Parts: sequence; structure tokens; C-alpha cells
Amino acid sequence: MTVPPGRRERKKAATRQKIADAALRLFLERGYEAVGIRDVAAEADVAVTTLFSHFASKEALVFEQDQDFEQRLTQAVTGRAPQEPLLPALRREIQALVRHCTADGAAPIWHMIDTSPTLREYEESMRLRHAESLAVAIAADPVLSLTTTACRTIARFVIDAYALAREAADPEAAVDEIFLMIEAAWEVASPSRRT
Amino acid sequence: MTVPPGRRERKKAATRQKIADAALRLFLERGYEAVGIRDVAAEADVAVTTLFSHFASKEALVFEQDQDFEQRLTQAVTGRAPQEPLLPALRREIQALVRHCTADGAAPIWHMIDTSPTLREYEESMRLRHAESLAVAIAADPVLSLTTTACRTIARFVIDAYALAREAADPEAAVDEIFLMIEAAWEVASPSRRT
DNA sequence: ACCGTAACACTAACGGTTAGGGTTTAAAAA
DNA sequence: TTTTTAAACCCTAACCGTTAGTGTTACGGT
Repeated sequence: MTVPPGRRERKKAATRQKIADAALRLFLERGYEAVGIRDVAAEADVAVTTLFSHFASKEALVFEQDQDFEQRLTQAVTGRAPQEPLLPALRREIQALVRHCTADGAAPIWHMIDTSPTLREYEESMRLRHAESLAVAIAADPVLSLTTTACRTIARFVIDAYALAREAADPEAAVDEIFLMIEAAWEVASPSRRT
Repeated sequence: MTVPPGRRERKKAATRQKIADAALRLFLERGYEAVGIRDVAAEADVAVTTLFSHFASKEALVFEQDQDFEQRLTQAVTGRAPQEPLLPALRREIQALVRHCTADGAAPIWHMIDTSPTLREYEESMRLRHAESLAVAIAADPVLSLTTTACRTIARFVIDAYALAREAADPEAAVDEIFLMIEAAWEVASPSRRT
């Protein structure tokens, strides 16, 4: 699966990283809106077109590892221990992700995001994609047999939990509070009763 | 409260409507992406800057009556009969809104929205604003006493219901299905138990 | 050694959006 | 009524994210 990457792929990854680093540095120094794409490209010493071949948009420069987020969520569903119920696994993962993004080192980045309408909007539409992926993962689970609507609903609720917790005064408590509500919703949607 | 509007405000409203009409006509004729802002302005016979003084963005031209939507939601909360429980009132309103936007006449518009990533993204971020307003309305209700997080969670869930139902095969059934789940979540969050 | 192609560069443009600065006219103040 | 204010509108020019078009280099498979 993981063959040793050739020089080409290493160079490509290096370029991508160079761009991401330059972008983050400039954004934190001067503010997101005050930095133009051409500035970032110049700082990273690449052409503007090259930048856009690595990142789909200016906002994507900030959410560089958004695929990690998505994968961790779907992994939490597909890779959980056999017989393990769905929601505790998801709750654990969301809890970890919230902790991760409210850690001290990440504070400046999230402050930048929170004060930029553009970035907040982008983040939300990103979460929506994540919710869709999560819904697919849930729907694919043979143990559960839910309607499509129920899968998508639960997936949205879980993403909501993340979004709301991130902004709450006490993020970890918020995750617990919201997941209590999701568990209740789940019980209604899930046809499998064990009693 | 409603003083007879002066000539000025009437003219302004007329201009706004003229722009919205021109935009919708062109969008439906040639497709959203194929029509430029300059085209719309020319068709409505106004300057581009005038267009942008009435609408904040190109996408906003499509969701012209988005404030109606927001108001109907908050009205459903603040203007419901005394003693009437919250969720049935909200369910009724969402049901009506879903019916409204899946009506036959509206089909071309929603098809346009559904086939344009830009418009879908915009719609979602609009819904998010609606969820915030709804959360505030719920939090302001003296009969209910919920945590801030619970208010925002319920508000998000309700907006999710709308968004998911709009895309479901049977929208009205989807609203019912999702509201069953929300009711369950609500029971957990609401401290007021009546037996 | 050779070819296909992935990665990158450069220029120029497109399209949404805004700044700057001016004219008209409804409406409020004198 | 007359005067003043300011809202609504116009025009031009630009800004900035993004993309198309067109080459050039150099890695990797044959």
C-alpha cells in the first residue's frame, strides 16, 4: 500500500507544504483579508497557478488538513470495535477533535477564523461535506439498518455538536450535553431494540 | 407602526423589485452561471453599484425573500398560542415552508439552486443565520428555561430538518420522521417535565 | 536512451465586488 | 416657502480571487 514515494511526489508534497506554511505565516502576521493570493505565492516562491493547483481556494489554505477531519470521522464509524455502539464511538472522536482545536497552540488560528466571515462560511460548508461523508459511512454499516433520512439526520446532528461545542464556553461539557440529545434522537430512529 | 410609505420608499422598493425580477428572468433563461452581474444590471436598467446597494451579492438575488423565511421561523416561536408547546408549532411551520418550496411553480428555481454549488453553499450559510435567529428566539421564551447550548442545538436541528426534508424523496414524511427525533432530543434537554 | 506526462511558470484575462466622486430629488428644517 | 440634508442613483476605474492558454522542465516507466 505505502510504496516509498519517489522524488517527484516528495517534491510535490514539499511545494504544497511550503505554500501552506507561507500562507499561515502571512495570515497570522498581517491578517487573513490583508494578505492577497499573489502575496502568498510570492512568499512561497511559486506561481499563482501553482498555488491553485495545490489548493482549491484561498480559504482552503487555512483548512489545510480538512481531509484528516473527514477521515477520522468516517474511521470512527467503520473502524470501531465490533459490536460497539455507534454513538459512543462518535462522541469519543468528536470530543478528541474539539479538544484538538481548542488546544492552546491553535488559538491564534481559530481566532483568525472566528473573526473572518469568509472563513467561517467556508468552514461550515466544509462541515456539511463532512456530514455527507459521515452519513454515507453510517448508511454503509450492515449492523445498523436505518433509513437514508435517519442516517443523514444523525450525521448532521453530530456535525452540529462539533460546531456548537467549538463555540461554547465549556466545549467538552457542550459535547456531552448535545450527545445526550443525539442519543435520545437515535433511540427513536434506530429500529434495533435491545431490551 | 405602518405609516404610509413616502414616494421615496416606494421608488426604492420598485427598483429593488425590478432588479430581482430581471435577475430571475435571466437566470432561468440562460442559467445562473451564464449570466453576469453586468447583464442583470443592464436588463434592470440600473448601475452595477445600485444593484449592489440593494443586494449584498449575486447569490442574494436568488434568495430574495430570505428575511421572510427567518421571520416566519421566529414568529412561530414568539407568536404561538400561550401554553402551546414549542416543537409542534415549529414542526407546523417547517412543514408549511417545505410545502411552499416544493410546490410545482417553484420547481425551476429550486432546480437551478440544486445544480449550482455556489447557490447551495450560499443557501446553507443563510440557513445558519436563520438557526442563530431561531436560537435567540427560543432562548428569549420565558416559559422555557434552557441552557444556551440547548437552544442553539434545537435551533440547528430544526434547520437541519428543513434542509434534509427539502432533498428527501418524500419531503413531508421526512419532516415528520426528523421531528420525531428532535422531540426525543428535546425531552432530554427540557427541564420542565409534565409527568 | 526515450517518451509521456506531472509539476510548474508566465501572461492575460474574466467576473464579482468596491472605492471614489458626482447628480438628482424626496423630505426635513428653517 | 425656502433652505438644507441626505438618500438613491449613476459612472469609471480598479481590486482581487480565480482560470484559460501556452510553454518548459525533469521525473519515471519502457
